[in-house]
Amino acid sequence: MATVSKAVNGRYGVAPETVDRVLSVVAELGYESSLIASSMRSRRTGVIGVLVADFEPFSAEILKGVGQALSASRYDLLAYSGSHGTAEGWERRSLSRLSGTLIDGAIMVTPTVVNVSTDVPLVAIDPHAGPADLPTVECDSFGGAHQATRHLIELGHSRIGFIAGRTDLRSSIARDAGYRRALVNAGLPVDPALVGSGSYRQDAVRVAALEMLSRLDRPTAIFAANDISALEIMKVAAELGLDVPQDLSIIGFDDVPEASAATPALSTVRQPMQTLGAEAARMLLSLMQGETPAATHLKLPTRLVTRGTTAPPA
Amino acid sequence: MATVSKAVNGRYGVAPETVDRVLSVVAELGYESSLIASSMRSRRTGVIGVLVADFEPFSAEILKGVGQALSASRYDLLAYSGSHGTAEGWERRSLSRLSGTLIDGAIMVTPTVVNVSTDVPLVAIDPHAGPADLPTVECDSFGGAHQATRHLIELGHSRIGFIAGRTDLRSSIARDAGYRRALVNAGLPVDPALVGSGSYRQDAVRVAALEMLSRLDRPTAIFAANDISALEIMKVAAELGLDVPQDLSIIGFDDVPEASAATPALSTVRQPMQTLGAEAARMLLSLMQGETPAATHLKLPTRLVTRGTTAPPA
DNA sequence: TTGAAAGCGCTAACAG
DNA sequence: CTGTTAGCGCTTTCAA
Repeated sequence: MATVSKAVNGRYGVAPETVDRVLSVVAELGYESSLIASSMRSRRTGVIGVLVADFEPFSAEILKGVGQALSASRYDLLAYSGSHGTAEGWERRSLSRLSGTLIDGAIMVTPTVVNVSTDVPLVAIDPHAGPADLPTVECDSFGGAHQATRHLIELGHSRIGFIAGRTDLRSSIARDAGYRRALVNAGLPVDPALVGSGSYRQDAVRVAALEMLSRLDRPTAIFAANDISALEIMKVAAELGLDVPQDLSIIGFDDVPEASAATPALSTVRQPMQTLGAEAARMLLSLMQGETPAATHLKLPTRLVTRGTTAPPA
Repeated sequence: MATVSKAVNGRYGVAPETVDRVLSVVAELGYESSLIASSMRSRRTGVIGVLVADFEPFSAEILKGVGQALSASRYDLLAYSGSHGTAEGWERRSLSRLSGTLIDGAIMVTPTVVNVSTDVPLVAIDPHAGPADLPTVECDSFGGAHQATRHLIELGHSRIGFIAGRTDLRSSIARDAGYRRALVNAGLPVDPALVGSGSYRQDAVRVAALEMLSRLDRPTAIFAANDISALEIMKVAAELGLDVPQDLSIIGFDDVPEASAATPALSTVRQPMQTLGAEAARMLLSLMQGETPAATHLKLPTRLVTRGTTAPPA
């Protein structure tokens, strides 16, 4: 049994003809060692884990990027979605369940907690607010939000709403700040009635958008903290009989593939999601080799993409 | 130790106060049982696996659909990409490595083999050619390809090329057949010089497209077996100085989000990828409950979506 | 109701 | 070079 293990794994100390014999039988039987059982003993598996709450458009893009960066390496990629029930702390749970055994390193996407203790290297994409001593990869949310809001102002809008995202994410807070800064810079007041909380959840966005757009002094433009929220606002606007962009301009954030597929195509702030994933993978790889990466807090640039949902106010 | 296990898993036969004490310590310590170790003994994990070659746009859409269908269930979702090195048979390898232990059921996306023996229920999406005794979910490739080709004919094209996909997939063969049938029905010849093999791989598509478009009697339209191929053809056309759709019409297949994001937006045959994933998940779930699903071979409809890459020949 | 023992499939250490 | 033994972290008997 031990000999078979050595032969299969190419360990030193087995007679060449024994190796041949073992491998031929292995091939004949179609045997594959159980990843689980071997990981249990050896602690090294050659598998990298990506922990996500759901497979929604954003994490799907991240996954594509991680996969590309890893395709040249010898690592397999395992994506795990285990947010069931526990809205918070899913990544802690997933991590304890997988790490130490199944995966050699992990990437968390939009985690709900600041710190997690693990025995494996860990990188966070779009990290939690608060002082993370974790390596992180994110985009320039402040700059993107600022640019989006300023663009709306330059179009002539002065009543500009904002639907905020998950307030526990650093990126969401920065988008909120970027929005406010742009208003202030333009000498425009920040009306609390024009700031809704969406939490990146469609139901919450719907409620907030419905309320904001039913006001007599409704905004003529809304900036949403992500595309999913913006897409939901488009739906609400349609139901309310508001024409986009005639009666209401909308800008999202992310530029997930669904944004450009919408009708009209969504104006948004593009963040390089696949690059985010690829950079996180590269950082993780170097961490796993015991190196200290040059930068452990990457911030990638964003870019405004104007499409069909933005226009001057009527 | 055994008592803790029972308490954590809610097994019968532990004193209520013991359960309380155990759970409070568990909470305090932040303990989570290792998925790996428990799966090793108990054979049931509450995890469903999706096996993919890569995280490319098509499998990403499938994943979104599976995730949606599973979000109401108590199952966690694990996506595994392990096609490294072995271009063929990756799913057999992944499956033996994961099943019997880590996952309770699996969905294979565009598998490279007909049959695999497992001890867990298994559903194939976009299955392999050949007589599969496996439950399958796929789309109407023949109808879609036929419709796409007929549309090109109706636009006035008579020299219509085809870049084929992976010849081991049932869907690819059906798309080839649909293309030919449409030509024959219209009384048009099938010119072997206008059929290239792309295998869904960008490099192969590039070679085939380059050759086809460099001919003196080059086609005025090309139907590609999937969007990734069509997008690559657009690139090649641009390099050759051909205007799309002026000099060359292109139709893809799938309608991945990237298709509508392209410039010009890609005309394509839409297949309901997320529904494919969701249906596969539903089928798997019922299989796992020991039921016999009503239909074990689902075929979902496709629909032509005309966008910016199709026009009458110049 | 609790805890001791066996064992899931494998690999590492060591004896033969 | 080969085979025996121990044990990874858990769950499941089964005896106390």
